[in-house]
Amino acid sequence: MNRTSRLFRLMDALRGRRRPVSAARLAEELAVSVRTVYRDMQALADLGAPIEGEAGVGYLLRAGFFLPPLMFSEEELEALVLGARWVKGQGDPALARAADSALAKIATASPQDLRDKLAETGLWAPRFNGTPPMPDLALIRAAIRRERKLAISYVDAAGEQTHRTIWPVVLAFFEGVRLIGAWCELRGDFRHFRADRIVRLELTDIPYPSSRRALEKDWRRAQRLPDPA
Amino acid sequence: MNRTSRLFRLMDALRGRRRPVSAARLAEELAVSVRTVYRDMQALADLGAPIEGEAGVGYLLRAGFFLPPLMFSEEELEALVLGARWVKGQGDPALARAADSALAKIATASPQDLRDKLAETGLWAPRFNGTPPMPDLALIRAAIRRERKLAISYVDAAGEQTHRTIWPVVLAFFEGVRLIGAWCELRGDFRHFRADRIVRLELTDIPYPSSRRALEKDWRRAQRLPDPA
DNA sequence: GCACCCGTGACAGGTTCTGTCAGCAGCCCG
DNA sequence: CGGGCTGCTGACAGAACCTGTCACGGGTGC
Repeated sequence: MNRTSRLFRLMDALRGRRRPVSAARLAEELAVSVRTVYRDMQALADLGAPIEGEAGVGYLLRAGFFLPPLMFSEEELEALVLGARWVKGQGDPALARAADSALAKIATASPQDLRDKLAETGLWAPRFNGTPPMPDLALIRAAIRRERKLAISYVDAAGEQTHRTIWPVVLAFFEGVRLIGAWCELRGDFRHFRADRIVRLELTDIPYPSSRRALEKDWRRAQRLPDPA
Repeated sequence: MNRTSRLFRLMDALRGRRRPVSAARLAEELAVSVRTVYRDMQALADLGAPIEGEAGVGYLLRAGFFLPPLMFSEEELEALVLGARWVKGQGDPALARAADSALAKIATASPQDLRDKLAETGLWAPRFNGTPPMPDLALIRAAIRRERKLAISYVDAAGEQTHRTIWPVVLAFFEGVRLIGAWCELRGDFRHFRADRIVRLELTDIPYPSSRRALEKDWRRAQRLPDPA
């Protein structure tokens, strides 16, 4: 591994991480010794990269550095294309359109030869055809994004219909099932709702009383889920 | 003058020029020999820089080495993030890393700091835990990308083991199953192989006799599949 | 044909890089 | 406070890399 390309890879490895990374971990990722990582960090800092290293914590790349991100690698393009193709098969037309236009923007920003690779990626995520009819997921996504309450009429597994106001936190795309994790005002607790069992859905203008971020943290704790990597 | 910083200065010297620059001129500017400039150009090209060198003219940097500013709508970001999260659960560590770093590049190439938006997307694609052990999908992806033959040992449903040379065309990510669509030299026809039934796998340097694009077309016809939208 | 220029190979000498070992200091948590 | 983890630095030897020089092939533009 060339030193120069390693420096670029180091930037890539640091970029976008929200939690500090230890030199040992980076060393393993790049298959070099820890000492070399320290030297490379020094080199990057000399080049002007705003890298923060704290003892006992790790390295963190502050935003606003001068090293611009290089273009996407072939593998990154494959990951983006495969992900977009899967999204397109998930029964949310608006999201499918968004996936397409995002790819188009990425293509525009890429040189011609990579642009061809985008369309010719041989990876496919076959669409699942068993999705039952369900309300507009775009509304649910908007509610999550804007941290707004949703008024729904819901038919549970026993066939009982209830009217609830929920604070949607997450939307999970299981195979064939869309599950909404939300705080339910009726129950005063977190509940899960299958999108296909929602018979009426109204996006309100009423914001959550707390932030989605905090709510997701609570939700994760309630589910005994680990923090996302 | 350090080699690494010289490469950066070379990029700076090339960027923004509309007319080709000769290696001699760059050599003088950087106070190195012409030969070194040629080698540095090779190094930059290896890093992925779209540098055009024409005999009798000079060097020119095409657009696309550095990611230009990208602007995505919230819905496009959601589509990209959801797709990437799904990719991360598909049991291909290299592709998962690529998905992460692609998102990171998108974040840093966006005008505002979209790191928070990216991380806080409330859409999730839970990972499927039932995937059996399987060989390194990265090798298979590389073979598809580079249009190279694969030598495999395969155990079919009846438990019979065969050694085959295949021309991998597509890799499909079904729920829990990775299926390779390929031309099989042993059978002289298109066959499907489950990745988890491959017991040995070797990436060869032998290219397909035809292009992957043409092969995929044939494969689609053989499967009576419509053209991809 | 001629002047330029990119591209490549070989080679020797010097520089840099890398891993190992050792030690110091700061941060976090119990 | 102590222990564990982690950043940071110095030294050193061997390996790897880089660089300039020379030579040659082949393409471009005039």
